Amino acid sequence: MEKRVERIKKQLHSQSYKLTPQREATVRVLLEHEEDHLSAEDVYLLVKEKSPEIGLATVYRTLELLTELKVVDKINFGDGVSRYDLRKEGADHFHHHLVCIECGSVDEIQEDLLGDVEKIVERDFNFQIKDHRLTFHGICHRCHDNKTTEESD
Amino acid sequence: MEKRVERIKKQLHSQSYKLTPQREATVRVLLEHEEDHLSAEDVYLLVKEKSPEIGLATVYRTLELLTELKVVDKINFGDGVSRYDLRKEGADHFHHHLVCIECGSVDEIQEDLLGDVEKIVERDFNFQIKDHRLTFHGICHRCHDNKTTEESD
DNA sequence: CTAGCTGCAAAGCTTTTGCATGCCA
DNA sequence: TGGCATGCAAAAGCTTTGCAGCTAG
Repeated sequence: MEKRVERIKKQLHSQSYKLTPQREATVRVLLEHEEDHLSAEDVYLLVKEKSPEIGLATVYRTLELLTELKVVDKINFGDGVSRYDLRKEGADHFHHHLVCIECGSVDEIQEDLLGDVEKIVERDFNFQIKDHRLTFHGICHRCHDNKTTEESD
Repeated sequence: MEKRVERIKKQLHSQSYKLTPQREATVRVLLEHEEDHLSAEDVYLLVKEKSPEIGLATVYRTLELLTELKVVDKINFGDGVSRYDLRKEGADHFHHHLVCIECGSVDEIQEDLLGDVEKIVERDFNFQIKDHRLTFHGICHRCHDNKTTEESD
């Protein structure tokens, strides 16, 4: 954890940005909630727990900065808000998501899966891929299990 | 074209919705701009050209209705607006997009590409896929060609 | 020291909603 | 005719911005 904060600090400095207490608090919240897909408001409330004086605008500005630095990815699942997802270190591709249309849960897939598809796209469409977004909408294993249980009652 | 309007009309009626002049005008705009990825505001302005009395709220309500009926898909490319994309008839999957980070153009890929990936996801993650969203961000063939030309000058 | 950062509040956007009126099936 | 649909304007989010004061390096 400390290591990752340190690394992000260096990344900021290398672009002559400062690691202010507010930015550090925000980064820590993101690290502590790596599995979640927090909205700016979510992050704000969590940061506020430990640093009550922080402003929402600062959180937005920090998240924008971290997106620029590719520390986080800004994603959008179709509800009205942007969510921020920490990039896994060393991951050369953005991970994929499984959004459950029953319970709203969001699971992550770290596996690449798109290698072959990207080759086809680059070749057939002469498109130089820099990033991708892949989201599946459907029924998650938990909701599926619940349904099966109910039926067999 | 008329055939498709007719078919959408039937689809509305089958769910006891009416095809009002405003809804028809909106559908026609969508059909005439099938290749584009119009925002609600875009649709509104285009409908207004032929039916100046229409209100923005009606366009929003119509687009929401058409999304429900799966006549269009609501998509989001990360700029602040939702865009609406007509579903190809007979397409059993939602097509993919190539977003150019240089010029902002959006091209479509009709090919399936995800068949194998979906099988893996359904099996390995026990996730029942209902829909997907796949977008690649990168340099389109037009911008790539321009760069190459400039370099060789 | 000082350029960059922050907090607050106000403004800006897109999208939704309330309500009186209108009109399609 | 009756109830759904519309237009307008106001409201409701989420996000950005202006500005005066503050602070990390």
